[in-house]
Amino acid sequence: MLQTAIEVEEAAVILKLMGDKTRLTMMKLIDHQACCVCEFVDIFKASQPSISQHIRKLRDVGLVKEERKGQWIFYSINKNHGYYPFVQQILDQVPSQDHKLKELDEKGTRIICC
Amino acid sequence: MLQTAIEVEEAAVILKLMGDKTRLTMMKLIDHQACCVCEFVDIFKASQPSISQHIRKLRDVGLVKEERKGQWIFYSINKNHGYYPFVQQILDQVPSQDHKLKELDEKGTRIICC
DNA sequence: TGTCTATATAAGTATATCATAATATAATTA
DNA sequence: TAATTATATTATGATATACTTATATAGACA
Repeated sequence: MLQTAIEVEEAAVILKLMGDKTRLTMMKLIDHQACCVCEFVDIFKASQPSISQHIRKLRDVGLVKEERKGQWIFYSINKNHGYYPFVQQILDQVPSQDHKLKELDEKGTRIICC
Repeated sequence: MLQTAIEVEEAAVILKLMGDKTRLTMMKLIDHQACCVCEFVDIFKASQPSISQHIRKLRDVGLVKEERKGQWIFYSINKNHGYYPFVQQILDQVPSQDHKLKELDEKGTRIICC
């Protein structure tokens, strides 16, 4: 959890990545729990490649980490990233999106794949 | 200075706008003082239309306000914007860019137009 | 009024972004 | 091993973005 000095250029890169409704919601969701791709596909009513590509962008700059469990890959925020404190302060101001996961629970689609 | 409930969609719009090195630096600069277009042109070594277009995007969502003084138009952060507290928390984490204005002072180009 | 300076807008172009469709990989299970 | 499921990657196309060049507007001042 190194606190890195924040540079304007890198802050802009991170803000741009977070400046997308899907990615911002994703990041808020996985700030407290891990989610797999199929859950995102369900939540966002998006195609699987679309979700994978959003994740890839976050992964490319190290903002998320992955953990494979069997055939599923779970993603969560990488709290060891130098800019995580910066990211966290932003996410803290964004309203919780956990109701989206609750809907999956109720539908039962969360249990199916995880 | 109404504190608006933050919505993911609108937060994403603002983060996207701030996710550009030029606009982020601009916003940091005018968080504490007003600047005119010609100063930005000088600071960013950019064309005048390019700067005007960046400002327009910020103005279109109400993040900056303008004040005409003679032939110059001075821009500053609109602290009455519902999302200003959100913006401010982000800007507070970005390092000061005032040295860029100091360079203008030293060159004398700041006085010329302002 | 004409000219100069500061700024805005419009048009055009190159590049970036985001989605889809098709295919590849990797683990699971019959 | 073959089929299934979850995910990643690639190619492609539509749209968005950010720059440039050219032009318009608006105030200052001779």
